[in-house]
Order: sequence, then C-alpha cells, then structure tokens
Amino acid sequence: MSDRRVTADDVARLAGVSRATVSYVLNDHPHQTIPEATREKVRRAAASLDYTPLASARILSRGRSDVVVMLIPDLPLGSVVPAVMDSVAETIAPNGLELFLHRCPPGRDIKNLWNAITPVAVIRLGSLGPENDESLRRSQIGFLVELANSELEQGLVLFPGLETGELQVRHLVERGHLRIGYAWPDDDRVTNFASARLRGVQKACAELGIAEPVVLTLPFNPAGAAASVDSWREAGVDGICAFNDELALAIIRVAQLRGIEIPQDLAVVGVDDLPQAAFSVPPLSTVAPRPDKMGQFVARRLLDGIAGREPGSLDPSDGFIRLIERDSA
Amino acid sequence: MSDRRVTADDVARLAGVSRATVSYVLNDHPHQTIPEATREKVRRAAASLDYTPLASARILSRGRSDVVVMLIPDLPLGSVVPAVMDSVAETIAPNGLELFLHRCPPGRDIKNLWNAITPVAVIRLGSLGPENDESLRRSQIGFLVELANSELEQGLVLFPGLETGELQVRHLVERGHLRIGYAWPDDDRVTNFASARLRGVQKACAELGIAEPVVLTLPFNPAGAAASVDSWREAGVDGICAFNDELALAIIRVAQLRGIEIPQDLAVVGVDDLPQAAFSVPPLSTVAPRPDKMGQFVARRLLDGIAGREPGSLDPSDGFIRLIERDSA
DNA sequence: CTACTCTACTTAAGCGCGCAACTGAAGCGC
DNA sequence: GCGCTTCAGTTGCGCGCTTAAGTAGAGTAG
Repeated sequence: MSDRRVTADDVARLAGVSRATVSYVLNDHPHQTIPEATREKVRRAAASLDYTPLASARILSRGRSDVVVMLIPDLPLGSVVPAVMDSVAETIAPNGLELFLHRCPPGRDIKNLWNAITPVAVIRLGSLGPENDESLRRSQIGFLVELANSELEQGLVLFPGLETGELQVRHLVERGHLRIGYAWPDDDRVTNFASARLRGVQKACAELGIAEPVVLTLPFNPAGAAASVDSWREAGVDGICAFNDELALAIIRVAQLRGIEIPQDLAVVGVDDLPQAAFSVPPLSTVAPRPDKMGQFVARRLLDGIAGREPGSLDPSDGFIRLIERDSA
Repeated sequence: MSDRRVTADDVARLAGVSRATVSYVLNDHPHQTIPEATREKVRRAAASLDYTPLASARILSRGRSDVVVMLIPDLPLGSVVPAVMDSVAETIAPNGLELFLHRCPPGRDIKNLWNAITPVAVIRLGSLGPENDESLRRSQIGFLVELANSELEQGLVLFPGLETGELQVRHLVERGHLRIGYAWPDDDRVTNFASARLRGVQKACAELGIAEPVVLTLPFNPAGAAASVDSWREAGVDGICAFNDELALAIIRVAQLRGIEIPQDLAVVGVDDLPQAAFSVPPLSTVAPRPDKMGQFVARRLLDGIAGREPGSLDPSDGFIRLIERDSA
C-alpha cells in the first residue's frame, strides 16, 4: 500500500551492491561466485524492505512465466475438482509453478484473459464450447492439457465413464444381482458423464451375457424417485447402477420407505463416494474417484510438456477410480 | 505453439503502420484520431496473425495488472464459493478485471506467489493463518479485501453466523417450538462458523426469553445421530437448529426411523439450502446464503478500493442470507 | 504568403528485471 | 615480473508494451 513499489534498485542501494548482484543472490543463480557475507547482506536488505520482485517484469525478462491456469466451465464443482487442484498444485510446486483456477461460463470469451495473464500452460478441464476450445488451441500458450469429462469429448479422460459403469455392473453381478437398472440424472449439464457411464454399463452387460440395463431417469424428488423404483421392481430389476451417490442415496431412502430390503431385494451402487455415502443405512457401495492420482497424472503431463519432453506413455486411466465395497450391494 | 511469439511489431509490419498505432487501435485509446480505414487494417492484421499482447509486457508498461486473486484456505468449498466467484467475476468483468482462484493450504508460504503474479487486488476468503495474513498485509498489493468466515475472525463477514442462528431460532419459535436444541458439527475445520451460529442461537433465545439451547455434537453416522436425537427428546427439545443442511437431513432421517413426526414432534431448520433440502420428506426449512449478493458486495468493495474511492457505507450483511420456509418447521 | 490548427500518424522513453559479457583485483606457478 | 586463472563483483542490453511528445502534411484564416 506504499506509494512507490520497492524495486531491486532499492535493495541494491541499501545493500551497497549492484542490481545484478541482488538478482543473482535472490535467484540463487548458479555459475556465480558470491561469498556468503554478501549474500547475507542482500537478503537482509531485501527482507527489511519487504521486497518482492515484480512478477510482470520478471516474466517479461525471463520470457517465461510460472503460472498454470486451470480453465473450467461453470459445471458444479464438487469436492473432486478442488482435490485434483490441490494435487496438481502440490506436484508442480517444487518446479516453482503456481496453479490458478479460472471459471469460464459458456458465454464468456476467453481472449481477454490473455491480456491479464501469461500462463506457461493451461489445463482445460472439460470443453469450454467449440469457439473457445478452438481459440485456445490457436493461442500462443506454451502447453495445453485438454481434459475431457468423458470418453465422448476430445481430450484426456480423468474420470473414465466406461470403466466406471463396468465396475458397477461387475460388482452387482458378483453379488448375484443379474437384472440391472440404470438411474439416469435429471440434469442436462452432466449428460456427457452419464452417457459414458451408461455405455460402460451396457458394455459390461453384453460381455457378461446378461440382459440390457433398464434405464430410467430419476427425478430428484421423493415421489418421482419412488415411481422409478416401482418401475424397476416391476421390470424385475434387482441391482441398480446409479449415475452418482446423490441418486443412489435417494433410491435407498425411497426403497426403504416402501419396505424394500437393501441389498437383498435391491442392490445399489453409486459413484463419487460422498461423505454421506459411508453413513447411510446400509453404507453405500460406490465407485470413487482418486483425485490425488488424477492430479499427479495431470501434473506429470504438464511438467513433461513444459520441459518439451514427450509425455510418458503411461496408461492414463490406470488407478483413477476404485470400487469401494460397502453393504448396499 | 509456434516458435516465436507474434508481437505488436509483426502486426505493425503487416498493417504497414508503426507499433504505436497498433497499440492505440487495439486499446481503443482515447484522444487519438485514427481513421476507421487504418483501424480496420490493424485489426485485420492482428486477427490474421492471432495476435495476443503479452500480458507481462502490458502490465509492466502500464504499471497495473488486471488480475484479481481470490485466496482461499483448503476449506471444503461447497457450491457457494464458486457461486460467489461467478458473481464477483461477472461484476468486475466490465472493468476489464479477471478473477482467479488460488488455494492456499495452511502450510504453504504465500511469498512465492508474487513471483508468479502481480494482482491489482486480492480477496482473502477466510484466514490463511497468522503469518500469511500478516505477510499479505505487508506485501505491496494494491488492495486487499479481507473476508472472514464468521464474526469471530478479522475481516468483513459474508456469511453472518449470528444472524443465521437468530433466524433459525425465531422461525422455530414462531411455529411454536420453544425448547431449542443445537446440532454441532463433528468437524474441526468449521468450528469458527459453528461458534458464531451458536452464539446467534443463544442470543435469540435470551432475547425471546426461552431456555438456553441444548447443544449436542452430531456424529455423522446413523447410530451416533440417533443417540443425539434421543438425548434431545429426553431433554424436551422440540426444535433443532442444525449447523447445516447435511446435519439437518441426517436428523430428519434418523428421527423418522424412530417414528418421530416432523415437524409436529420435532422441527428442524438447516443452513445452506443444498439441492437435496428441497426434496427431503418433509422439505427442509433452511437459512440460505445468497451468493449473488455476496459477490456483488465484494466486487463493489474491490472496485472502490482499486479506484482509490472510500468504500460505500452500505451495511455488509444486508440481504446476504434469507430464510427459506418449507415444511420441516 | 505566412501563421496557425487539425489530422494522422511516428519516434522514443521508459516500466523492472534477468542474464550475458565484461572488468579489476587477488592468487599462483615458474 | 609475467601470464594465467579464479574471485567478486559491475555494466548494459533487451524482453514487448504503453504513451507522452513530436512532426509532416493538408487545410484554413487573415
């Protein structure tokens, strides 16, 4: 809040050295022989003035910034996105990189963003719409990681929908539930996720030689949910793959009010592992994302890309999700 | 991804004018008389080269950046923080400002951040710990908005805990529930929020001349929750203020399993207005935050501060929360 | 015809920093 | 005492942009 910024010149003057020396000391520049006494003098001066180099000047001079921007459309970000962020941030921190999140609602034009910030890399977390995706690719950003919400979008898939659906079905079948239902969400914004997961369910059913899943949209209110549950029961369904835990928990609650025993009469498997999932009665079996693994994968890609290395050929979807077996199936 | 960045020089050369003219045109500089023909030439050249000014150079030159950073500790960010972000972003966008979120776990030192970015302003969303808070204040940031999680922390309060607690009690009392219980969360990270809300509850009880609330920690599992509900019932409690909707919904579920009628035997009021709240049986009455109002308030403060104006003397807590009356009380 | 104004630009001075290249002094072998 | 290397710094350029100040030419007033 002072009037004029403190610059490296001020530090140099106070320390009685040149500006270059200040820069060398504060950046721990290699190939430079500076005795500890001088270093200490400089560091003291910098500290006493609360000196912080001006990022813009630093970046301009080095020709490279340390900012990674994560661009996310205005999807409802649950607890997994922040967790992935934390994991990415932690992994790239040793390289001096800092992660920032920027929300990007459908209507907004990205172009103005680059007037404000010069990232080394950006992580696109799901599609931002055709024009923005395109302009992102054409822009002069060092490195771009394109993440997809599901196998149906372009980009790397963090949350593999196919595999998720398969895991759900295989678990139900293992426990003896052979007539599968799918609880489809009543929210357009997540259609992409849902489609991929349903495909996984269908694929697994085919592979296991059981009947096609009975797909019903699950309205997010008690009456509607109850109706869907009744329909499934009439169709002989005894195992439900829910799009996510919210739906799964709703199903469990509604079913219990109707005297349906879980998992004997009806088994349910969710997705997400919400905190509530562990504490429902019975505790919900669910396919959980592993944000730490996801973040580490993204961060590695990022670091490889920035360094100009070819990204390692690891299997992206390896270990990103896991089945948590509890008692609802 | 091209080898060399496209600079204003390239655009100038292509358009057949000087670099200064390019800058004047692209920034719509006032007090400059440039015929439309020339403007068009420049704009075409810029577009055909996909020119984006280098933010760092721009900022260095203008001595001012357009970046607002929102710093948030690693609290679980629900749906309200993103909503506040969107509201802030939208309000400041007409001024050319861009909002970025940066998470700041307790251990992390903020200092390195300013090597990466030079914000005009930062919004501190809750305390980042004593050292970081202090270093933030000493740093050379243009403007700092300090937001508090509750009345118990330093800074402006967006989510007024006192008022929240009061609203809960007054609603219960209006509906004839005079013996109040308070459901305390089993999570250390939210103690600050909870304390303020509880104080509001206690204050309202005192003012209305009813007994002190019976405070019980509500374990987030069915058995524990059931035990708490039993204790309240034994104490004659017929109206519960829950710390948040999650707890409120858990209470409703547990109570129903025990044959307790809601709201006749036991009324419950939550906080947050989760999506599930509207669809529980009975629908949950709750104190809802209004992220749009919060965001607009923060944005106004920000714009005033950046412009050097004294912030308007509006009542910060006005309209930030509201009671949503449904059927659980 | 000169002096002035207005238009439509251009020239050039920074912004603060990093880093390559240079320099002066000290140390050392012969 | 000479040339060589190492130490401990300094000088100065350039990153790409904004913007104050300047200027050539056309138009107009007197």
